Amino acid sequence: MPELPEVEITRRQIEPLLSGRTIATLSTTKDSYFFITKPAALKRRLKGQRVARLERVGKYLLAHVEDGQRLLLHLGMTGQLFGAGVSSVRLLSSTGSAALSPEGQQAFAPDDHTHLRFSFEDGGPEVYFRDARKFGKVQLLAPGERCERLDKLGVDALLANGDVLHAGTRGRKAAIKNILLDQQVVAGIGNIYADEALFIAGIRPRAQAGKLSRPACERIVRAAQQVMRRSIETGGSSINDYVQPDGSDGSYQDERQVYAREGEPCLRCGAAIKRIVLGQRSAHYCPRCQR
DNA sequence: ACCGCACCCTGAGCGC
DNA sequence: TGCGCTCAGGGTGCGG
Repeated sequence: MPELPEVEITRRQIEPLLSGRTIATLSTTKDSYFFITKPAALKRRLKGQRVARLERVGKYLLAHVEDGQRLLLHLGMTGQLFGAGVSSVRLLSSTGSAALSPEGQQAFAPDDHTHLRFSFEDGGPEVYFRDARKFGKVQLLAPGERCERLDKLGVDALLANGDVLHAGTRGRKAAIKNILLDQQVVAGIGNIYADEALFIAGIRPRAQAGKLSRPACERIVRAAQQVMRRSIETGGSSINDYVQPDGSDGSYQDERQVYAREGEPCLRCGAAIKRIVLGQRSAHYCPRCQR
């Protein structure tokens, strides 16, 4: 599940494959709610356009085109952005195509889940956006066009501070875990890093957000930044679905302290890690270390 | 304004 | 071997 660190790793690996290259053709799957901008419009408006750079905003990727258009991508739960020619690309949820060989040596061939396929005028490696579950999104913004999705995002988690979270939680009765997952307060935190940050900060996921002190908010934000920076360094979390664009596993999952560790001993105090459901999502915490 | 919940989707893992 | 069930959860939108 791509959260801020996984999206940032994707940005770093894919930007060199996009920037400075001119799109020759774009192929897509048939229209679905995956496409905020219709496939026909995407193809027409991107043909012959040169990509300038790839930016990350929260969990979104934003490809800037030289004519001022911007292509907004969200990886959802299972989205993958990767380049052709990487022999070890390991596909997620591959539907029995020959693309996935046991050794991962065979070249990737676009399948039913490959919603975007960019080819370039230089004839070099194609770039693919694949998403089996279609929780991802693609939207093409015209030059200067406002984007409500981006406008309502809170401060990027790596740039936030305790004041942002403190202000964003005043008067809120919801659990702090739910507020951390709300992208309008702080953008980029998902289920894994919310649990990990709350563990480090020593605060229970169910704690009422509006009652948290300023120092507590500061601890939470700093903890979130600490775990996400470390995750970026180690290639992200390959727990459920995520692999890096080059096909290799990340290794942050080896450092996680509470996420998906229900019943296992807390690495700090030995108590059994608990799992509860909060806002339709699982939350994990140490009943002794987190109050 | 805020909160909780249903929903979109498909593959993995499990029990039988 | 294969079926049917549950689970995973980011984001949106709804009703209360």
